Amino acid sequence: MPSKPRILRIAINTPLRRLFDYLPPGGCRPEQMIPGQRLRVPFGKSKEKIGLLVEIVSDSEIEPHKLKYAIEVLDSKPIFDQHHLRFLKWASDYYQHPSGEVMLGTLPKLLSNGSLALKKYIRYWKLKSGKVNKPDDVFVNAPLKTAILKLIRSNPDGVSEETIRKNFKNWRAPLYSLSELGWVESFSHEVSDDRRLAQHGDTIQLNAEQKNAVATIISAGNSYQAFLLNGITGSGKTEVYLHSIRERINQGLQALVLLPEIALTPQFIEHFKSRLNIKTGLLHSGLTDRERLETWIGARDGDINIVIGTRSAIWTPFKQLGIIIVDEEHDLSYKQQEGFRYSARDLALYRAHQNNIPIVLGSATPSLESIQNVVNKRYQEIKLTKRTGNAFLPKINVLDIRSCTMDGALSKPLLKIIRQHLDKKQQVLLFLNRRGYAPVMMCHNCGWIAKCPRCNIQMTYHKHINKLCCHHCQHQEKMIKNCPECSNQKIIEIGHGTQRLTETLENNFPDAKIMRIDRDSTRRKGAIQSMLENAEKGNIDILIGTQMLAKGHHFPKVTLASIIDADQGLYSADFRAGERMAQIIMQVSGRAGRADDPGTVIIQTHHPDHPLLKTLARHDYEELSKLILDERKQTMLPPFSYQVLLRAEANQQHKINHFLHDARNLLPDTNTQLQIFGPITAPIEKRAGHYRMQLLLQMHNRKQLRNILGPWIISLENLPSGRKVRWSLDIDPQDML
DNA sequence: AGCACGCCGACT
DNA sequence: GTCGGCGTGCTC
Repeated sequence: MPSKPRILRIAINTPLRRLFDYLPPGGCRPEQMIPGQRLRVPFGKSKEKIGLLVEIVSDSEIEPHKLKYAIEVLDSKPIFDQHHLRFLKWASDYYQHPSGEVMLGTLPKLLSNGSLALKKYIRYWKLKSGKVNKPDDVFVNAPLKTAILKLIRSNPDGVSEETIRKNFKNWRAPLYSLSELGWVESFSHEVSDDRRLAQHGDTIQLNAEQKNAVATIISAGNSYQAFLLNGITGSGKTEVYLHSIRERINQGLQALVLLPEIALTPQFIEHFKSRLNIKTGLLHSGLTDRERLETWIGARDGDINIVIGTRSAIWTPFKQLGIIIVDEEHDLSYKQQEGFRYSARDLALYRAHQNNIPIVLGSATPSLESIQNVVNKRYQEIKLTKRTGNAFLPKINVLDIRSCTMDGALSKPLLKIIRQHLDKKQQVLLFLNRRGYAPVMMCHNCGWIAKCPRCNIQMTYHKHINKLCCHHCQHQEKMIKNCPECSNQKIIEIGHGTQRLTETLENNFPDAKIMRIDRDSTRRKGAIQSMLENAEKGNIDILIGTQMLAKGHHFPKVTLASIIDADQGLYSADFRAGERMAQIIMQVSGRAGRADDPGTVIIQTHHPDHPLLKTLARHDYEELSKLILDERKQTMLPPFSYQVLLRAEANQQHKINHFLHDARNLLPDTNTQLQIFGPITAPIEKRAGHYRMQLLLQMHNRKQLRNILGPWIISLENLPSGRKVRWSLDIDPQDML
């Protein structure tokens, strides 16, 4: 005989891959509880934890005497709807990540740590009935009280406490006094529907292509459709986003816009915000916990029309989501590279599907996954081929430096061209994806190389601080004077980083204003922004930078852009290196040129005949992607197969080896479709004092791979050798580091 | 992850 | 004698 459901299955923020069963707190009836409410529960030896109710069931697998009572229910109603809960469940299942970490770890801090009972927060105030026609001047000596009353009076549907807080400095006392005197009253759920519709009267006219793109996207209506908006740099993708969003918001729906980390500069946001005259929630690293929560709640309750944010914005709940935009969809920053390794882009596709809404993936250099999804008709491609403003793309020149005299990292021909552009008072942009002064320091006598004691990789020399830095961990040490092996004093610098490149340029162009933009030069808060502003104004002659410089920013006065070292990406152990190099070259090329001058791009290389470079020189990213996709098809690499990476690290090599061999033996050996690679040492074989190895699974059929995964992980959890190492799974890994 | 228990080395 | 190192085990 089945008993009444009274067991609460609760997610708790712990790395354990299971839910925990509790009895309802005293005086609480389980039939009144709804999944999505938070509770305070006793947990293990630690005193208390915050849990999220996921399910209410009749029976527990746990022995009855072990079940504990939950302490209290924190929320009078669920903090998000069942829709969002399903999304979280799906995410934890797809990425095989502990559900407690997914469900609580993706909440705003103020909610996940229980410091806030949500019911207090979403309070609205309205005029008490019968007080409508009373005059304004009842509180002659209390201007604040009068003003707050006036604000509440002018919004018959109610004013959120947040709004009052924003408008008045010392609002609490006068508001509560008004309440006690019986003028106003609060209510908690009904949200005032004062959503303003997006304003028309746009001044920017769309061209035919853009109009067509918007029409196509909107025609999806309330059904799932993924669009790949494939538009070259400067073709006006942003305008397409804005118009599509506006259409959907005018239909009473909300929008989610995901941007890569680097693009989320205040200027970009201001542009977006001012163009869409509507309530916008921004999510970026500079916010306080309080501000994050406000956006989260605003979106959930439908008070915010559009949320713009980086990767983590994908976890925002919405009342009525109507469209998702993923700008620069190929960008790596959408994939979280530690802990819960999710891809915000892929999750966005799931959400669009779940909500039956269109999703737009925009890029000038789409990921090969997305291009393949167009080929197999999962996405609909929309092309933007016209460059708005200036009609021409820069000329891309592949410069063979094999026979050139070099000055540092720069060839004589490139130096000459830089000189020509400087003489014409034009800006020059140089791209080198390696910070520091020199990536390798070597003893000229015995060949000894300075290596990080914890990571076993070579350290980069940073000249201005005269230190050796490990770029994989935080380790730094003073530059040595003598070789520790042979005590020779001749330690030589090998290779070139941005700092050394800057030095070479300073020697060649002593009068030029040179600016270096990389993680080191922009560490200071607000530095990036002021530096970029300075560069955009044209105050700088030569810009040197790493990836930071390649993405998202336009410098109207740049007429020459150069990739200093294209060779790293051409012959790399990482099968995605070519794709990345191509994307970066296209992006850097997009930085050159302006209305009256198409600009020049120079690529320095030792492999001028490499097919990748030759194709790129014709601006033919499409042809290039076909080239790489063909190669991937031959070798059955993604997107023609799906991968799962099991990573493990420990303080001793044999522990990881043991575990990964055990893990390999637990996989079904009857399945010939499943390819297993490893255990192999990770590309970075030691990091921060821990040895690292991995096991790679690859399979043509995604579903089958997932079916293998579930039972495998359960057996991994019970593996004794697994308790001696730290292991984690990476579903759809983007790199093997 | 946190936290406790437990069993061996160099200190007041 | 004990403080503290980290290996092992557990969390409803």
